[in-house]
Amino acid sequence: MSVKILKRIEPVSKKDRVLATLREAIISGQISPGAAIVEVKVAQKLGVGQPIVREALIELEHQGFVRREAYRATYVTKLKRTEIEQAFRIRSELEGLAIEWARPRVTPADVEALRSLAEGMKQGAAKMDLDQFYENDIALHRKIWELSGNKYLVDALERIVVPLFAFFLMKTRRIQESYIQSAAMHMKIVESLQTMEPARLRQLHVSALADFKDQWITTLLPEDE
Amino acid sequence: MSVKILKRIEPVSKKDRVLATLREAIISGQISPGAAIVEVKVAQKLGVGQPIVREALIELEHQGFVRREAYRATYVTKLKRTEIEQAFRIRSELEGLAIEWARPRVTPADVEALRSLAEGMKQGAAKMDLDQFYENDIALHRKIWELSGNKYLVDALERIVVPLFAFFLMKTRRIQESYIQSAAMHMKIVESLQTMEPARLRQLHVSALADFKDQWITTLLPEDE
DNA sequence: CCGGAAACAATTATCTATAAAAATTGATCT
DNA sequence: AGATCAATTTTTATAGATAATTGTTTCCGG
Repeated sequence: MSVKILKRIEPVSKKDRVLATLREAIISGQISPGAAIVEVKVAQKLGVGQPIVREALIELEHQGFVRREAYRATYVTKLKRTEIEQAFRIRSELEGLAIEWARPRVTPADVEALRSLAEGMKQGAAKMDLDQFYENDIALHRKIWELSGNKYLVDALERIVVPLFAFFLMKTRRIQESYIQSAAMHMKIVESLQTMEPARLRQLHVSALADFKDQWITTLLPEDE
Repeated sequence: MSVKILKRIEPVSKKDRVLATLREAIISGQISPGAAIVEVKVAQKLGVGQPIVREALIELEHQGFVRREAYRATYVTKLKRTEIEQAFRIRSELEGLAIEWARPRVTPADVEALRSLAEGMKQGAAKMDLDQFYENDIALHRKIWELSGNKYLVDALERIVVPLFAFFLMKTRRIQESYIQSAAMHMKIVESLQTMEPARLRQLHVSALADFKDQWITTLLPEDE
């Protein structure tokens, strides 16, 4: 299987850089949920014009990271309990679909790549390096999504799951044991990708997600308002 | 069941108007797939500044209606065969989910509203008024999505299905019989919403969609390129 | 001391103008 | 005649300034 090596070199626009910067700041928790983002201030701080920041915020809104209120401000998404439950419900359906569709398409090389990501999670858990842990975690999921071969599915998952991660990331400090467990579970799923039949694989994945969700939600217990 | 009557009156921003105008132009086929949209020209024609048009286009890109190429132009989405198939595949899963989740939540009032939309489709088919037909068609689906009670699901469907409709709308001129059939099928599903058990309802809906898809795709036969 | 209107401050929304990148054209050299 | 490079044109990208909207504070009259 030959791959295109030379891809077109796109110029990196300032907007993309601003977008990436803000996204990173939100995901890493430098800006906490509920906090207001002011266009002009950000523009000054980053040394760019207001319209660019504005455009970046519009994109972030579509990606689910912020909520923009006309003539008022832009706020980092703060998920309510019901929203989290809705997101998890649709997530587990979509992830189930993704892995079922991925199953007949995975190559040994893919499994190898996934294994190394799961390994990264394991190491992150061992060292309690949460950045490493989550980075590999999300990368592993994303890889599975892409293996489904359906770009609309990837899109939808991206929009739902990534903000979910972002929202929990900064709040969650679970005990080490649970990270190790989670890494092991991911590894198990990766290993099953070559052998298990699609429908059962889907069940396994969905139930793993359900456990995970319960653990997360009950650990944090975000109150309704 | 009391409803909030007085909602906040949001000011209609020019951007939203531009957005709506462009969206309408695309959906109604005034701008055909593959055509280029030039920011400044649109801005002049509509009597607004370029940045506004730009922002509107960014949103339209997220909604799947256009594709923006950096420093080059913005093009109205032209779906390839494989993309259409992917979109349909995920669509039928999501719509199935939506109707299953909607089933236990529908009230008689909802059914009444849905019935009148299906009736609108039927009338549109009878008069061969395609605008009326599709308007009611999409409204009916959207209503079911909303009844699912999951806003992330609604979002995903919105992004996948609406551009699909937009893409087909201008190309499709089927024979009257098929419109009448389609309207009848929708009516049947609406009637089943009160009585049929969720899982079977889902099957019915999914298989109806599958028929529909085959008919659409084979009628049009968009070649690969 | 309280209520309300008006000035004020903060912020987004929008416009015009300029810069940067890409595509096109045309001229020049071989 | 063909290819290459530069000038030109077209289009998007970005900046700075101004307008519109909202929330807040202050001041005046009761």
